[in-house]
Amino acid sequence: MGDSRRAVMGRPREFDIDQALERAMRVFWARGYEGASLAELTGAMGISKTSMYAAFGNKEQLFRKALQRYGAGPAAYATRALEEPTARAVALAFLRGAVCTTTPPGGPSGCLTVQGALASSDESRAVHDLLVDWRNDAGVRLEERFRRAVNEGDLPRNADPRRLARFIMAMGFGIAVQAANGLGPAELDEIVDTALLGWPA
Amino acid sequence: MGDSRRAVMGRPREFDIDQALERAMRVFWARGYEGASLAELTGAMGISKTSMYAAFGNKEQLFRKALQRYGAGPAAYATRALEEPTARAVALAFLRGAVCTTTPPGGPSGCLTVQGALASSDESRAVHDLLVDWRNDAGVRLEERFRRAVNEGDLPRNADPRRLARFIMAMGFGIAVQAANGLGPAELDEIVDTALLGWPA
DNA sequence: TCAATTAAGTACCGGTCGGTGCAGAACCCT
DNA sequence: AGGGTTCTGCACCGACCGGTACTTAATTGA
Repeated sequence: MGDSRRAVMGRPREFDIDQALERAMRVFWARGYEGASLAELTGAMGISKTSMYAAFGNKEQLFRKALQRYGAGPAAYATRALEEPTARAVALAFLRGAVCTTTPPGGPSGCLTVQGALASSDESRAVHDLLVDWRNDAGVRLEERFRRAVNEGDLPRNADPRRLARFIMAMGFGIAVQAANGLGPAELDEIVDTALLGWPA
Repeated sequence: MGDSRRAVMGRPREFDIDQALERAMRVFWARGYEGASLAELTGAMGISKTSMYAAFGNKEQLFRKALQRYGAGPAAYATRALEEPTARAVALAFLRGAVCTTTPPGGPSGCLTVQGALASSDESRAVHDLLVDWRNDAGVRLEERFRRAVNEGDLPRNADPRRLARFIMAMGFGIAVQAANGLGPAELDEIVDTALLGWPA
């Protein structure tokens, strides 16, 4: 990270690898893994196929890097939300974050991890499974946070952390699909408010 | 409909067109529109590409017919739920129906209208838009039913039918994604119960 | 019996898919 | 200056994509 060390031999790379990855991420976000062709990806990245293969390996590894970047950038809200003081605040921050990320002013609607490869042909099963794990991991982290909340007395003793986490995750996915359907932030925020009406005291 | 009239000339079709469409629907369901190749589709249908084109037109029209069949079959719960006597019963029937349909014992997990083409390349924008409309139409029907419920005093005067409909639709989509993630009917039913905890008296 | 009609099977179409081989260019170190 | 190393651009690869022309088979009506 930081400025690259000038101790590497050979011809220097002529493009900004971070910016290229950012653009690839947005293409995957809008098109999904299979819907994003090498031609469109490299076109958006502003480089040739050869340069892409030299820098990232192949299409699948490019997607993996893009997914990493997505998790550290647009989807970082999922991790930040866990730091909220109460379970309710965690749930609210998580869903409000989902609303923001799935309706970026200048970017693609929806969630990369949902649109990426919900259904796909057999060849990209690896990417499909990667995304299933990604989404389930997010649920597990939420579940652990809610379990802590029960221990801390922040949630009632009889609350089921796993169940609440699955519910919040489902809401997040639902928001992502509604965003892809064209709903805006204001309408999605209403959905969030409605969802939390029954949140355990 | 019913048994086909025996007054058509020419060589009779050698396959059951209904069964072929059913199998195509399942492939689209599992693979999405773009992820389902002609080879896999016709393989599952048990017919040749030529026969498929003669019977259905092309891939897009085959998908449209499959979507029609999906709406009349697996997704019929969305229409049936509207006939429940109270708004709460409508919402519950809708979501329980979603659980059943997205976790069929011998079929693909998830919802065809969600996995079909959430994100896609530019060429299949027509199918993408078709599915957006399909999903939004379902929301509108739910909204109208809830509006009626307000008028009938079944929902509080200050309840917002559109907002409730969007919330229930989001829950349905969330359930579909969670089903694709591997959750089973029991776990999804828990999500439904949790979602309805805050339902307006 | 025989033309008209429709379906099935084969072989093929141009285009695009993800991915590479290769030559030359631009840098490092000695 | 020159070798080693890395990146770039071009041309190209086999495979598969959705879709079709053409021949042959099976039926209807006359």
